[in-house]
Amino acid sequence: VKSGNNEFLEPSFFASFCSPPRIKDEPDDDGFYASPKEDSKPLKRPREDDDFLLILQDSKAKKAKNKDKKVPEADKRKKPKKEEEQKWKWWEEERYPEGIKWKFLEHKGPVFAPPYEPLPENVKFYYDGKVMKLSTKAEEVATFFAKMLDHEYTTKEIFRKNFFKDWRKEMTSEEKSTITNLSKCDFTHMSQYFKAQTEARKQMSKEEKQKIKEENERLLKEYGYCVMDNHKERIANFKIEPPGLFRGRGNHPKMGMLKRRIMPEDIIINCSKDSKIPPPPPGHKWKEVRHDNKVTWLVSWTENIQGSIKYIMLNPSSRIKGEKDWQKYETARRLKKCVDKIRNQYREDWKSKEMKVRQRAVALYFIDKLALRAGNEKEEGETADTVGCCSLRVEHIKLHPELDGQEYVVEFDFLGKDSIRYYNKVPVEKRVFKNLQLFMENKQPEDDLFDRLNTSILNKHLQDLMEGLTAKVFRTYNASITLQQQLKELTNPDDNIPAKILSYNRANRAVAILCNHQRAPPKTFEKSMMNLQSKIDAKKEQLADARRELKSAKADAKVRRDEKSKKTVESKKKAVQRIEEQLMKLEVQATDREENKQIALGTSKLNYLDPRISVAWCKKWGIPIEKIYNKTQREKFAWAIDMAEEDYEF
DNA sequence: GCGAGAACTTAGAAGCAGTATC
DNA sequence: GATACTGCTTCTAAGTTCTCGC
Repeated sequence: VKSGNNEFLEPSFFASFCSPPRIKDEPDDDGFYASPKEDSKPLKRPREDDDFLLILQDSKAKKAKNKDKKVPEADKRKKPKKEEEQKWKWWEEERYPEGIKWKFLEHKGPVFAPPYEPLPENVKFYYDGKVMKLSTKAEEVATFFAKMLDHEYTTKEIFRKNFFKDWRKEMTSEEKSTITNLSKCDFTHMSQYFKAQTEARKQMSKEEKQKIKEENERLLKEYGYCVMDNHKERIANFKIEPPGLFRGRGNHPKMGMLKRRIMPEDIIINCSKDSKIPPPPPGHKWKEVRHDNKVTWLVSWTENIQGSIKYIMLNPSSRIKGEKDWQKYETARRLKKCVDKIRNQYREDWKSKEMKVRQRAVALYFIDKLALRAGNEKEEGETADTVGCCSLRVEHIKLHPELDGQEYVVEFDFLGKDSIRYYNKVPVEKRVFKNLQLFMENKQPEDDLFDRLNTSILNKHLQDLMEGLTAKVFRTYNASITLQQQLKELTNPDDNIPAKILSYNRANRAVAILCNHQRAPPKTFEKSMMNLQSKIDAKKEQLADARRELKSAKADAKVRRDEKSKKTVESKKKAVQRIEEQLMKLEVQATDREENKQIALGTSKLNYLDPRISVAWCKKWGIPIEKIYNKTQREKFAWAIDMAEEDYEF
């Protein structure tokens, strides 16, 4: 830990880093939001170091007080709400000076992958048709392949080549000299064994399943939490990644390589000096124990595929993640205040004499209009060939002076993050089109479209336009503003709750489409759609029957004119209404599902949409928040749920 | 000012568990 | 009680941005 950083001791320094202000739809007089850092509104409450202890003592005292009281049934039901109320509202407290992430951190260290259990004697591996007993090391790696046998990966040449190369490194010299051809290896018996095991796990008795569940809960209780500044916080990934075969996305040159087993000797522990330092497993040592409170991670290690560092960090519901998330949306809101100015600026820059400035301006236009990612340069041969805005190549776009009745159309076709295809035909302004023609002049398809630009140049420029502005802020801003606009446009005040939720999902979908969040259509999609359709058909029949019954009840009542038949009519009416509602619900569900076939809503909901927009919408229309956010999401967005009122404006 | 490495966010797929349906 | 289905959780890869040392 670096010490002696005297600027942190200045009182003014502390004062300038409070939580972002609660912004309640304030009139914009200056045209800019004050950044959380600049605006030092009086703090609600300073951060108390002993908050956690207070909470514990408080709840203990309450428990003692209530011990002998008989709790009425109604109160018992209210209990969860009370518990929720007790949750720590970090968003009402002062924030640490920038750079300081915590003052006290204690945790139990990571949970390692279970050791390899050799296969039973009767499970055979065959080479060239003959049984072959493998050494433990070679067998373990073989099981990784056997477990993936049904996956498309194992048919890919690169995967097989990488696997075989790494597998051979684990073999004894004898094995190495025998096993020379992967195609002669027969893993099917091993594969069948694992399938049978999976099946057996499914068939376990309730008691056995319960035992496993309890063991997992114990592990979570012991290792799944840490104490950070006197608050118990949930850890996101306390288990070390087990060994296996690397599954890169898309056409990854390293797919199939062996991800080696991580040992305590690979692990760096980060915690407070004065905390109880987690002991390494018996007979082992940690690589290092450090006490760096300028970072948020608890544990780190270096993986062997790309040589990158992996971390154990806190759950999204934690203060440390929540604060950062909140800050992200505040930055996006500041962009809202100056986006017009920035847009005018890049339009001007399309005319610049400097090629670099023109390229920067066109790239920024794409990032803004199409929500493209920045697009860092990548080392060739290390990862799949994917691009973002700055790394687009000539081969990724086609220019159409006219297409389908539209002028100046740019056709994008490239693989983005996770090798997800981005395909879009976009009419652009004439100047953009002409600039693109210029950028493409005398270039080969594999040449960079923006040869004078990279993400560093672009972000430096953005920093000059607005403090804290980077390329990705545009994605956050455009996603959130789109949600807000779409909700305003699509919500029909007369609709019932399911119809309003459909509108919400459609607004969410508009964002997911903008951000190109795709998913593989679920394997059971067609079937589940058919099931739903048959439910709808059945419901329609039921409705027809109910209507017929109502009609005859009405006729009957007309003749009899007595109370009993009147009542029958009323109850038949109600039945019709109920079935109509049920039918409508099913139809809405079918529409929603169909429209969602290849679109993933989760990513935008979790990472791009200011949760306060959704919370405000729910409050405005009386939609229970549970209909929009599940439990985990509510935990992540607790700050937003607590602070946003129905008049919140992004 | 630059490049490499570190830190942290964003991403889709797989696995799992709870619920609906027969 | 078995099976099918669905939504949630977990996993970890793949991005972006920040930081540090030269």
